Amino acid sequence: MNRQGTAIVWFRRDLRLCDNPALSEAVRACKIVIPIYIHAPDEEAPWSPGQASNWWLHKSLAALAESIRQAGSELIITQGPTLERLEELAVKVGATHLYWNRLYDPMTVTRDALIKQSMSERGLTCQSFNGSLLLEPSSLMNGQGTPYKVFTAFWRAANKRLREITPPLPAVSKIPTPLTPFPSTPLVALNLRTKTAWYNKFETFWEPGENGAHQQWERFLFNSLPYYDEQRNYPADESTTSLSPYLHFGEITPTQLYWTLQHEGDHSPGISQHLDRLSAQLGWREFAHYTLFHNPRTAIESLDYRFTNGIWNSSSESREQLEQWKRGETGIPIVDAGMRQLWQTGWMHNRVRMIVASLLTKNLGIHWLEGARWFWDTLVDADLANNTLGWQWTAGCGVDAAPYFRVFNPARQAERFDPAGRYIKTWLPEFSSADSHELINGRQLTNNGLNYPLPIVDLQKTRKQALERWQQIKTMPKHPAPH
DNA sequence: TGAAATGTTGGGGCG
DNA sequence: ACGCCCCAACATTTC
Repeated sequence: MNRQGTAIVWFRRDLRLCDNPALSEAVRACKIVIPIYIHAPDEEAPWSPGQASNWWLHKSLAALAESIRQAGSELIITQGPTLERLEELAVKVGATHLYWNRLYDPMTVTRDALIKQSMSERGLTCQSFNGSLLLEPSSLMNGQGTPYKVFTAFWRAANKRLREITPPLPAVSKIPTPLTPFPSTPLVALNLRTKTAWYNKFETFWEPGENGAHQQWERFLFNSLPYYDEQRNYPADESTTSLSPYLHFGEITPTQLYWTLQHEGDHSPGISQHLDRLSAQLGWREFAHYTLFHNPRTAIESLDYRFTNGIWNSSSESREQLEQWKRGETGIPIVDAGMRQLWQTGWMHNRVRMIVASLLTKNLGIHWLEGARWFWDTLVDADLANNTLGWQWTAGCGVDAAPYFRVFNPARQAERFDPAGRYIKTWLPEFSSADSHELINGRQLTNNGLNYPLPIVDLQKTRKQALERWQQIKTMPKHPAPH
C-alpha cells in the first residue's frame, strides 16, 4: 500500500498511543505524521481547566511526549490560538491531512467546527473520530426521535448497540516523522503548575499517563473487581477503579475497559454482577456526555427552570458556609473527611461526592454551580459532562435527577457506609480516638492546636427548610414560557 | 444512587 | 390460658 501525504495529528484529551483512532488512521494513511498539542485554555471558557486538572495535564503531556519519542517522533507543544497554530504548522510542513479525536462539550464542539471548516478551505483533508465514548451521542435516540432523559432507558438501548462494539485498536509503535525542527515550547512554559501550590502533594497518590492508567486498571481487575458491587460504596475500601482522571484525559478509553469486561465474563463464573455494575458506571459516564451534548446550556444553568431563581441562598452567612465547606470545616465528619480527601489528593470517592453535594445544595441551599466550580478547580478528574450531571443530579434539577426531596443525612450515610469510621479517621486525624457517636455526629475540639467545630448547621432543621423551599417551587413550570 | 413518618406484625412480659 | 400492652422489626407511605 502506498502511503501518501503529511498528516497533523492534533492531540487534545486523547493522550495515548493505544486505541487512538485519529493517530492510527494517520499512521496508516500518511507517509509523514506530525503530532501536536496546542494549549489554549481560553477557548474553553467559562470552563477553562482548573488547577488540579492542569497539574495532571502537565504530567500527562510529559508522559505522552516520552511515549511519542520512543515511537521515533517528537510531540510539538505550543500555545493557542489553536486555529492560527494549526494553520502555521500546516504551511510549514506542507500538511495534507488533519486528524483528531472528537470532544463533545459545548465549547470545543463550536471551536472544532470552525477549525474543520477553515482547514478544509485551505485544502486539507480533515477527519475526526470518536475516541472517547462507547457511542456517538448523536446516534442514539428514543422512539420519538428525541434524546433519552432517563438513564435506565438510555443504557438499555445503548447495550443493544454495544453488542457490535469493535475491539480497541493496538498501540501505535512507530510514528514516521522526519527530524526537522518545529516551533515547540518547553512544557514548563505552559505554566500549568507552580512549585509551591497545594496540588504538588498529589504526586504521592497518582501516576498520570498512559502507563499509569493501565497499571491502575490491572490493579483494579486483580484486587477489587471480584468485590466491586458491594465494596464500591465504602469509601475507606478504595475499591473503585480510580480511573476517572485517566478517562478524562483519554489515557485509557471506555472501549478498552468495556472490551476487557466483556471477555473477563467468559472466564470467571459468578462475577457477572460485578461486571454489570462496573459497565453501568461506564454507562453513567456515557449518559453524562450524551446529556451535555444534547443539552449544552446545562453546563452553566439548571436544566429544570424552577431552579433558576429564588431558591438558592446567597446571604453573607451562606458565603461563609461555602468557605467552611471548601475547607472541610463544616463540623460534620463525613463531609469534612471528603473535602479534605479532595484537597489532599485531588479526588473524592463518589458516594462522598453525593454526600457533600447534598449538604451544600440542600442543607445549605447554596447554588450547585458554586460546588461545581470548587470541584472544577480541585479535582484531577474534573470533567464538564460528569461534573455537570453529578451536581445537577444531586441538586435535583437535572436530567433523571434525584427527586428534590431526597436529602442525604450525612450522619446516616456515615453510619451505613463508614461504620468503623476508617474513612473519617484517614482524612480527619482529629478523630483518631473518637468513639462511634462522635464519628457520626461530630464533636468540638480546641486542644492540641487542633480546632474542630461543632456542626455549622442543624441537619434536621435545614432538611425541613429545604423541603419547604421545594413546596414553593414544585408547581412552577419546568420550562420558561416561550415568547 | 434517601430519610422520616406512619403502619403492621408478632413475640414476650405481665396481671 | 388469656387479653392487654409494649416495642422492636419490618413494610409502606410520604416528602
